[in-house]
Amino acid sequence: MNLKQLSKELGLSISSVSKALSNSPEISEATKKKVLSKAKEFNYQANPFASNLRNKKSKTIAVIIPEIANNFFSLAINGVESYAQRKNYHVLIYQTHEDLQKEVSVAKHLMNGRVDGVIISISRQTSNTEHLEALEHKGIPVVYFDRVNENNHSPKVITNDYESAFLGTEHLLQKGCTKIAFLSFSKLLFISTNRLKGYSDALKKAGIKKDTSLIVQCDNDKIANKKLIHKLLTSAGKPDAVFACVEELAISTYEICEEIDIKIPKNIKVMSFSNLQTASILRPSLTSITQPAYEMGREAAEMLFNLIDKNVHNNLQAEMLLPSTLIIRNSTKGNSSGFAGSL
Amino acid sequence: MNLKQLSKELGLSISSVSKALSNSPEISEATKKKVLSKAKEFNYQANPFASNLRNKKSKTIAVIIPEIANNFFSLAINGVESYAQRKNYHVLIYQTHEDLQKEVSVAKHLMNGRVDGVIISISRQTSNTEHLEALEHKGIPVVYFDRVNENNHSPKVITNDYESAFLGTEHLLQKGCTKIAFLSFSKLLFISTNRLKGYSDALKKAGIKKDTSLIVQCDNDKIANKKLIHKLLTSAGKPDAVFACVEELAISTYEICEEIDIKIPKNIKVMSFSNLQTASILRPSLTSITQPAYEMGREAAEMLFNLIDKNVHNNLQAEMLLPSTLIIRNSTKGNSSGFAGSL
DNA sequence: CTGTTAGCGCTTTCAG
DNA sequence: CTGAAAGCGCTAACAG
Repeated sequence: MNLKQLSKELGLSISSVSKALSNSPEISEATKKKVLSKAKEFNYQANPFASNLRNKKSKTIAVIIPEIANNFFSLAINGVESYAQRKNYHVLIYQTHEDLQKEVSVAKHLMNGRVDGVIISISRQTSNTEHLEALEHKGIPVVYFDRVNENNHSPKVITNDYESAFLGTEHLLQKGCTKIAFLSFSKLLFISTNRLKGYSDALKKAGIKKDTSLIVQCDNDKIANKKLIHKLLTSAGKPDAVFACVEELAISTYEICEEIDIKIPKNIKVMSFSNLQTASILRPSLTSITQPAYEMGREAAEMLFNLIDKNVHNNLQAEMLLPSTLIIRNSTKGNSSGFAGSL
Repeated sequence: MNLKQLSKELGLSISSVSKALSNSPEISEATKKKVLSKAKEFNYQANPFASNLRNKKSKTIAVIIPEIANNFFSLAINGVESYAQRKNYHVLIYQTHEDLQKEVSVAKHLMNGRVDGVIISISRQTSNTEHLEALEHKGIPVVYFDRVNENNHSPKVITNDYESAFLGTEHLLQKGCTKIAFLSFSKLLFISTNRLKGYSDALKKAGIKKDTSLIVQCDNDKIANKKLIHKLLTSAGKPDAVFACVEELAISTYEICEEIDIKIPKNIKVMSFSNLQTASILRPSLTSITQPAYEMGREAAEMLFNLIDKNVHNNLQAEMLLPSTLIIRNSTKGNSSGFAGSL
């Protein structure tokens, strides 16, 4: 069923029907009503390709992420989708699997106007973003989230690592912890240094002097990390709390505590930046600082639609800093209500 | 840059350029070469909407799932995407959030030819599938996976619950367990009854007579379930292994064992159907039977493309029964290499 | 082997 | 207020 058939059915011209359907003021209310009802009767729906071709609008946005099977990114997509749906937009998903080549090829594929805008979290391999800037030059706005390139001044949505670490540390202090260890990650990553700074400043504010033996510099070598954590927890001046910079280090801490019989949370408190919803469910005693994935996706979508709607190539540096959320669980009640797994 | 401009640039007609680009045998190799190189030079890409309008093909498929932020479904999408990419197809994602109304509305939206085919896992509320059958009648093939309607004889991909439970139980028997409890779920669900039957038959085959006190009928009430499990584990004839029908019951079992100081896996073995990759990572001693989400998605995509390519409205009942995978971990080594979380 | 032309289904200007 | 007609960019039948 297309416009031609529908107009024949109604005894009207194609153009009148088209106008009636788009609620043009040129058409009388009476005919509009007739058209609408016939359209409903025949279940008429405009062919999107014809409309898109005419309008040079695709009513579609793309989300490019490293991996969809990742709680953080899938929640983010959720946020994007909820906003897109409100705008009557469709969402195309592309995964890069952390491969720069793939990311470049996806970006190239999107140069043809298939989408009106792009939301992206770049791959680990991505150090320059020319392929994405090319999209912007073509008039296709791009909004970055979470994984952003520090050198790129496009609109982006990230969380406030510094503040989150600061507040997290204050939380531990309030709980009476005085010897708080910090498990740091790669010094090259901004997230790592920002989080460490938040921790340090909170201690400073509380008048606790820096104890470098409590700051453990970890890296990508999991085994080595575990040894470092083991050493920390068995040392003379062992901490009463551990603040892990990334989730993986918190998990390692749990495993070591189990091995050497340190009780969590009785003898030690564990706090961590953590995106994996399930970590805090299966380890109910973990206090986690979680990036608001859903909100980040939603925020990114809102930014993107602002750019699309204004149809302006916005060169302003729009940077959204969302706060992370502190998730504190009652450690006596294991709550697994967050499960959403298929049976 | 479009065909018109490109052909002007080359001093050829639009149609010749079009044919050259689609590698038509009507065009000489020499001109093809010229055209290709100019196209590359100007970074020409066909406008997908114009092509789609002409060809009545969208080169796009839709995946409709209850929730994207779910390990099982996101892995399945991964599988779909990998196959689609090979076919040069794009993937549109729609979530129903377990809402039938949403599912119906998405299905209606897809009636306009925006996609060439649909892969779906139906919502919990969905008891009839008219809205999806309507798509099939329009010539848009639909493949179901995991959550399928038993009354619908369309192509589908599901796992073999019976066989998986049978093999899982045999595994426990081989490990020397003799008193294996089974935590059953809603009697109304096929998955539940099929899994129970697999368990029973494995015991029967091993010559172990049925002990109904070891079969615990659980349901949607988490608190009540926990009480039942507690009773089971503190009873006189307590089991040496627990086979949970769904993951949630396994998690509850862990929590109770911790409370009443039963050692896992030393004093009791726990096995469960489980899709949450992280469950077996954070509970390394859990032996899980996992649905091959990725493979299911991939298989569904393959089925769908067979239907699309043949362009046949296939009424044959194509049902794919994939085996589930038994994941056995070395319980002494906590392996968390599966983490893929964003930092 | 190359070019002309019609038309996919829709929107929109312009004329009535 | 309604209709005729052009054209979005591409493909393919047909003519040369």
